[in-house]
Amino acid sequence: MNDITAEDRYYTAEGIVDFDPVHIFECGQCFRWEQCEDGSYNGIAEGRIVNIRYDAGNGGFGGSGSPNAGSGECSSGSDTRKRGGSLTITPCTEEEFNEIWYDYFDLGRDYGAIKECLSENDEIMKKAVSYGYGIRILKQDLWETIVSFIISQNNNIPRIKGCIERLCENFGEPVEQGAYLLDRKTYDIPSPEKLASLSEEDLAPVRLGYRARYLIETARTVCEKGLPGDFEDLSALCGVGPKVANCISLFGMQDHASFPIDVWVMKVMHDLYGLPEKDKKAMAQFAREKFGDLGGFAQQYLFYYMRDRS
DNA sequence: TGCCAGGTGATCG
DNA sequence: CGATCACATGGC
Repeated sequence: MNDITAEDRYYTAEGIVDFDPVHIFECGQCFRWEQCEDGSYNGIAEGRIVNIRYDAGNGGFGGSGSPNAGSGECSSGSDTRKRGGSLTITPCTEEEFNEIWYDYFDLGRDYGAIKECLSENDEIMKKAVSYGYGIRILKQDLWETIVSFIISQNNNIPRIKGCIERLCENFGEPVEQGAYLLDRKTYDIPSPEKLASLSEEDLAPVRLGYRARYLIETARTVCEKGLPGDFEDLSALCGVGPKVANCISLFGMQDHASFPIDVWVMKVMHDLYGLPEKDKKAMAQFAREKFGDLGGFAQQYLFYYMRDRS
């Protein structure tokens, strides 16, 4: 298909810590990454298809070691700093890594410090963090997160993924870069303009159920008023309530204080933290006070921990 | 089979 | 406000 050397265009970054593709891609923040047989992931993001491989290096948690990484000082003492592993992205140039994937994977953030801070005086969080130690919150495209999380409501993850794929296949533009990685033709999320032009009948093959109307209406609003800029804008969109708005805020707007409360987080808050069942108001307040600006990170560790063990 | 899923909008008191 | 209900579609 493409030139034979295409597969040699990869880039490897060394010394990457607090990173595990399984944790990152299976923690429910994204829906278009798929695990390969060798444990690497193929995914569609930033208008291209890439393969992500992470090698933890010797042992992964190599006790001492001096990471020598540029970030230098690691202030807080007594912890088990990881030496870090290597992250390989294919196809990818050094420029693409620096300009696209470094931000996408939030590599400039010290997750070690975040985990330490959250775990302080919190045995529950300590377990959750230890379970999902390699989670990073991806910097995803805003429109994609809007579409994805409108679809996500009252829905399960395998079906959400199916809906998004069918939506892209039926109405999205083909993705060219990196297409050789997949054995099928692959398409991007349809633009607001494209979705705004559709009827509910047009969307029938995607089997979105009652969410089809939400998507069309939201697309039309975005075409008219532009993309949302804050939580209030988000909440004005059709099919976007408090939970979905928090997800979009967190994953698409990098508001890392957002704390989406879904059925799994409610289960954590009740079963583990002992809050009254289904009292979202109390849960939101509890999270604000306990996790503050780190609410989004806390939520991801807790969500992944609870969902994977049920 | 029946319950449930990363809830929201509409419609009541 | 706050509680209740319908909503499409399937995963398990």
